[in-house]
Amino acid sequence: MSNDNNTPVVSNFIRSAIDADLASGKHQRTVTRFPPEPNGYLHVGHAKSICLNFGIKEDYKARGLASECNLRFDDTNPEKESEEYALSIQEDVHWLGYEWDGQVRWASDYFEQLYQYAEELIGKGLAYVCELNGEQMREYRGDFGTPGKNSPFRERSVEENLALFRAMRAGEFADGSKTLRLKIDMASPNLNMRDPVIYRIRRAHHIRTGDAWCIYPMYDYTHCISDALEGITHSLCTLEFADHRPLYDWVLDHISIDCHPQQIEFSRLELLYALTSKRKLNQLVSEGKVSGWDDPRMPTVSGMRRRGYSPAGIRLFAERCGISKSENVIDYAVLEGAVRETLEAEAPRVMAVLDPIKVTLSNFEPGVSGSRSAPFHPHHPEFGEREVPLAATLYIDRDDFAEVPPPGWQRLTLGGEVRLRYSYVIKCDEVIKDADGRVVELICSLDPATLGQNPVGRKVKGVIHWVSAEHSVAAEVRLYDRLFTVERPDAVRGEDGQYLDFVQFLNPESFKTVTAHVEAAVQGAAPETRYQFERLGYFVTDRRDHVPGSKLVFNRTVGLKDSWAK
RNA sequence: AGGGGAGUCGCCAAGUGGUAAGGCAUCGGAUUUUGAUUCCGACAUUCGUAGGUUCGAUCCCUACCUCCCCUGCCA
Repeated sequence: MSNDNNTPVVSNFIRSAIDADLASGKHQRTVTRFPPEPNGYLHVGHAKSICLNFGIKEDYKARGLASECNLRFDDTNPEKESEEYALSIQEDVHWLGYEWDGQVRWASDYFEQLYQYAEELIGKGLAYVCELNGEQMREYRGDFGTPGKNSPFRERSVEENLALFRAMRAGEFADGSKTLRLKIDMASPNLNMRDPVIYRIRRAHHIRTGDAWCIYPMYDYTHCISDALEGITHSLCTLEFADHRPLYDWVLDHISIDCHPQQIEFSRLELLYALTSKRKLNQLVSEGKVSGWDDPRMPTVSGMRRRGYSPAGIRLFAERCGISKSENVIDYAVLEGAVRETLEAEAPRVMAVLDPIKVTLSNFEPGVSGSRSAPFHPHHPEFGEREVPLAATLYIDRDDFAEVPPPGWQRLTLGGEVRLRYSYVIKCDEVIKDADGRVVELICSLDPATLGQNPVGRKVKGVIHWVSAEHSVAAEVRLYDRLFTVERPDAVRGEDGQYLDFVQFLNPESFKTVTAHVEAAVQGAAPETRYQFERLGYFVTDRRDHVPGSKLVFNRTVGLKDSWAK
């Protein structure tokens, strides 16, 4: 299968199932949905789900089908949900490049219908008001090896149940004093079928419905009906919901509704050196271990955005991960590789020196020694060019000089030559050190015959980046590294076999700031402008702190692949 | 213990009776004023294990092993 752009589309078992439904005539179109609860920020795992659901819409649409994808908030637990989260989620979905169909949907939009269906179930003798408290409920439920016992309230009459449920809605009972339960099977081997609670009493202010309700429907009951009301054809969710599918189907089979979406489960994404648990990410934020949900080290969509990852990079990553039902742990390098690959073609090149050594060109002659215009991208002339001015005083990176070079060294060394990118070949004639023996300056001479041409009679292999001291501008550069020191920070067990607190594996070196010298060409860059600093990596102007023309702040997105570093 | 799901190259992942796609990573080599990019080439006699059916099995059958999820009035 391929789309109109001739881009190959990766197939997977879910698309195969959809194709089969299309081929059999069960469906003429696809309707999927991304259904987050607004109780936290989206992370890379959600990004995978977004790419799956919206990707199906885009690809099937490209094949001529009327495919849609909704954004629906599963807002049934008012105590944990907030407007801030709901807004950030919408922003993240848009930023990833997706557009949902119609208005944003909210499960709370269906509260009245959900309530009516509950009355229908009561009328059919399939639901009852239960007065067991939490502890009793657990006791009656039994466990994996023991069947549950029927609730003493299970056999109330339809009339009594209806009256009680209406009184629940009317606010006549205390929070937690009663629940509405489905009458299914207390002996089911699937605990989800042991008379699940579908309504509870909770006087909590809801972000959408305010104080209109004091009873709230539970996920299992709400989700399937919401899907059906929206005409969802394929309801995609992660593997841990597979046990809930019989309940999803049971509810839709027992109410008067003419739509029955198919739930299909896929495995969730695990990323090495990262956490994909809202609860744990929330902990990092609330304990101040990171600067916020959008800290550039966070695997949240907003964090990755601030770090400089592109939507295209994240989408490519999701495509590379694939969709299946097996457990999978993806190396963080796969994410970085996908980001790097998309940035390669998109990011203009510029030079910057992060850890400077001063270089004095002893034979620089103003007005005689020239400078060149350099392209912003070696393979894309349409990116334009800028002048890269040379001067007597330069900065090069400390890593690019070695007094005692290791074997294979191609950079500058005492008495050796190196090419200044887009400028002359220079030779280091003298090393100046301070009292501690630290190199503070290099006295070099340029070969005037090497501007724009190779030196004759010898080969100079090395090329290093540099900036003119007087022509460059200072910028704050934030260097980020992996947030944790171990691959699976939340899966390390101590001697007692218990999981250790992941917080102790935070990488203290994951963030540092340097003042860099950058080509003046970046001065006017707007926030969120990406560059490649040649030979160093990709950097982005910070979304929040960068002020064009006055305060330059760059975040290191990802380094370049470096086959020398090995 | 009961229920559900999964085991194919270092990491993902197709294939599901006809003799193991692809991507990432890795390793060679070419080009290169980014040790980047690009380009070429290499990379599972083998599909958790053991039996069985078959001319032929990763795919079918049987048994076993390992891992993950499930006992919220969370989603």
